[in-house]
Order: sequence, then C-alpha cells, then structure tokens
Amino acid sequence: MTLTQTPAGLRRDLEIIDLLARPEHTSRGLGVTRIAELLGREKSQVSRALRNLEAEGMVERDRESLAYRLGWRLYAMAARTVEARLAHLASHYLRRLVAALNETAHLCVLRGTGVLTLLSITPSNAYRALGWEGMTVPAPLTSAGWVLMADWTPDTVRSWTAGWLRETNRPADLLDHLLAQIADVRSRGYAAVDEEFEVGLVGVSAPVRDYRGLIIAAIHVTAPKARLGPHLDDAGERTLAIAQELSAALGYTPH
Amino acid sequence: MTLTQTPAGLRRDLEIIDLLARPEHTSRGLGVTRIAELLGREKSQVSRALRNLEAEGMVERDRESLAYRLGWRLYAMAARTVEARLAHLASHYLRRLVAALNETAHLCVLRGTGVLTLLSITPSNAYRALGWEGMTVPAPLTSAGWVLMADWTPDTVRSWTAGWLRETNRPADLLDHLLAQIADVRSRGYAAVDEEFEVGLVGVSAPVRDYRGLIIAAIHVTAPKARLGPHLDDAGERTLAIAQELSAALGYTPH
DNA sequence: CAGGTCTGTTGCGATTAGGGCAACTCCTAT
DNA sequence: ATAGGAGTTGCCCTAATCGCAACAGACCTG
Repeated sequence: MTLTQTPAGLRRDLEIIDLLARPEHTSRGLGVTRIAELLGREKSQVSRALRNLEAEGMVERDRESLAYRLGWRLYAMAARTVEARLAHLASHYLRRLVAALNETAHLCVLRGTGVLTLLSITPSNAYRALGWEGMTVPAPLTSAGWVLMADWTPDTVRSWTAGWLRETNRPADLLDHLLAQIADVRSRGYAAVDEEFEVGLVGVSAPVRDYRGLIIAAIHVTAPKARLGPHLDDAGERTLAIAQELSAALGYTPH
Repeated sequence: MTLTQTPAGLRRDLEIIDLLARPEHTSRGLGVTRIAELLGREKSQVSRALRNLEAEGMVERDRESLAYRLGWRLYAMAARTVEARLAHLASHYLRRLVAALNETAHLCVLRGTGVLTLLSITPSNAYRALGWEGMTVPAPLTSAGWVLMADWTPDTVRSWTAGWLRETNRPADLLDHLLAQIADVRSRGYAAVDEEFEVGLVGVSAPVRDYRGLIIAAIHVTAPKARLGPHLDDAGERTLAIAQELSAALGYTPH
C-alpha cells in the first residue's frame, strides 16, 4: 500500500497557520520559540518555515516584537472561495431574518465531519465579537447538521457518522435519533431543537439549495428559550421562508 | 550571499492556489493538465500536489468534472481572524488619515441600532478630544451609520429601524432621509454631513469591507465646519481611499 | 469497435531539499 | 559582567521530491 501521507512541509506550514489563526493568538501574534514548543517541533525548522511563509505573504512579522501573524495573502485567497461568495450573497437574507426575529442567525455548511459556520449576523452586536464564524461543530449535534443531511439516505447517514460515533463514544441511540430528526426535517421543511443539547437554548434551521436542488447550506437561529421558545414554530417558518428566498437567488426552482 | 529561495514545495503549492484564486477560475475550477501547462510544470507534480492540498482542505475537487477549486479551509482560517486583524490594522491606517487631514478620525461598527466607536485617533497637536471610544450613537443619526447600512435593502433598513423610530418618537420623514443618504453612499462611496445634526459640525464616513465584501466597519471624520467645511469633498475622497486600503488589507477585492 | 487523443495517476531511480543538532548572535535583566 | 532567553545559521545525512515514461480511463470519430 502506497498510502502517501501529506508531505511534511505542507503539514508543518498549515499547522503553523492554524495556530496563528486561533482566536487567542490573532491579536498578539506568536514568536518562533512559542510556536515551536506549541507544535513540538525544532525551532530552527519553524524559523525557516516562517521566513519562507513571510516571503510569500502568508504571514507577516512585527518589526519590533518579531511576532508573526497571518498575512494579507491568506485573506486574498479566502476571498476567492465559494464560501466567501455564498456568505456575501447570504448576508443580505440573514439580515432580514435577524431584523424580523431580533435573534442571531448563522449560515452553516457541511465541511469535513462537522458543521462550519460561515457567517453570523447578530442583532445586538453586529461587530462579530462572539461570532461563531470559522468554527466547526459535530454535525449530529446541531439542528443545522440535521438539515444539511436531510436529503441523504439512512445508509449514507449511517456510514457518514459511523466513524465519528465510534471515535467519540456516543450512545448508540444517537444514530436513531439523528435519523428521526432528519425524517422530521423532510416532512416539516425545517429542524427545531428544544433544549436538547444545552439547557435553556432552543433553535431552528432550514436548508438552502442551489440550482441543482442540492442542499449546500443551512440557515440557523439559536436563542435562549425564554425569548424564542414561545414562537419557535413561527421562527422556523420564517427561517424556512428566508432560506427558500436565498435558494431561489441561487437558482433553485422547486420542481 | 545566502539568497535562500522559497522552498520549491511551498512555491508550487501557492502558485497553484493563486491560479485557482484567479477570478476567471473560481467558479469553474481547473483540471490537472490545465494547471500544469499554465504553470509550466510536470503534470505528475501538479497531480500529487493537488492530492495533498485536497487532503488538507486547501482545495476541493468536483467528483464529476475532476476540476479543483479553492477549499473551505482557507475561508475558515481567515474567518476567525478578521476582527483581530481589523483591530490591529485600523490604527495604522487611521493614523495616516489623521496625518493627512489633521483632524480626528474614528473607527466605528454597528451595534444593534447604534454605532459604536472602537477607536479614535486624534492629531498629535490636539489634546485628546475626550475620546469617543466605547460610545454608542443611534445609527440613523450619523454618517457612519449610513455607511454601515449601505449594502442593505430598503426593506431591511425599514424593519431594522422600525422599533427604534417608534420608541424614540422620531419624525416620520427620518426614514426617507436615511434611505436617501444610503443611496447617496452607494453612488458616491462615502457619506457626508454638513451641520445636519449639530450646528457648526461637518463630517464624512467611508465603509470598510472584509474579504467577503461585507461592510464590517466605517471610518469616520468629524470637525468644525470652519476647519473642514471648505475641503469636505476632498476629506471624503481621502477617507474613502484609506477605507479602501484597509479593506484591501482585510482581503477585500472589488466586485 | 478499433484507433486516436484527450484526461489524470503511478513506479522508479537520481538528485535535491529538508530535518536535527549545535554553535552563534542579539537583546534584556540583574 | 554574567546569565538567560529569543532567533538565526552552518553543516551533514537522510528522506523526500523531481522528471521521465508507462499506464489506465473517458470520449470521440469514422
């Protein structure tokens, strides 16, 4: 078996960049020695790698403190992802939903084994201080995940989650529950959570489809039960309506 | 002369990513052979490099067409750091604006229906004009607010401000005025106020966008009419230019 | 359906680039 | 002065990459 692993150089560079992208390091940056010990690598390697990354604009260095932080080029590349374009288009629809519900709304996609939040629009704090943007949550543990899997067959869901269920030692009935929720989404059009994962929190999610009819994203609203609980169904309907508008903007036509 | 070149691997990977980031390729993606000839490289190398980049989420592949495009990981890495980067970079750009205009400049974000000032930079000669930092002003009553709502549709603006207009008993025509100002920002690129809210005070504001194209902040300059009034348009243009530079540093690329 | 031409992937040896160690330079604190 | 920490560089050896060429499919086309 050839099974070529990811080359060491690429892996190392991405580890460094991921480290610099961690919220706790973005403001101050990190020094060579610090990065080396956090990654368990030779500082000489880290020093050389960072020099190269800097030469390419992937990271940039503070002249005085010698600390590294992410560079302009990463942002330039990020701007060209499909995710960036989707987020840009969706911001408009999310804002209307937020204005109507006066609660925070998120745009989520399925990436890797989890749900990645692309965009958070919040009514009380438009500066994304508490933003979930860029964060990933296990798909079976959020209503957005159920929605994103809504079109899958039970078999697909089973095999998709099998590894994750095993690795994280989840109760066996989680899969059944997941399948039930997915069936629910299909019949109702949206998903609802009532204090299921966290006491006091409720939420709804609705699917966004592209021109092929595939579910490519979910719009997700969460809030304290005290505020949103009484109107949860209404919120679900509204979220669904906005998701459908966004889908239409993406070229989706319900056949 | 040491002249250490950028390692071949990194250089190659970034060339590939840059190619995929070109506007003409972002939507359709590119195949292995195409990339190889555009870069003048062995297609075997390109094939292997892309496989590794895909394993790391830096690029993703269309199952059917086999074409590669930029991956979600770039987005995720950037998303977590934009705010921190804004905070870090803004002072630098504001300082340049202040040096050019010799007037106080502010960095503002939307917070609920208000505009929050994150940062104020004053000309060196001015004794600190009792910084506005941390202060909130109703969004419809400041040019920074107009700028921050510049991308919204009239419907969104209406429903967003509806509650505030009612609660504070504002004249009914304020909404129309707000919409007119927003339209103005769209066509001109910046907002200008001439003694509108306070006699003797004029000001300009310009939008700051992130890598997704979303308006995340505004740069705002206010001053006594006697000083800034005669060059208000010039100040607006300069503020816009600086705001665009800051946007570019955050990865924004027009259209 | 055979043949041609695309596409992308893989095997393999020579070559080159990267890894680790240790020495070295600054800078700061005491 | 001295000690300690941060970051860089030199050097050698190993392990990874390069480039070639062969290979495997997909898609036309007569």
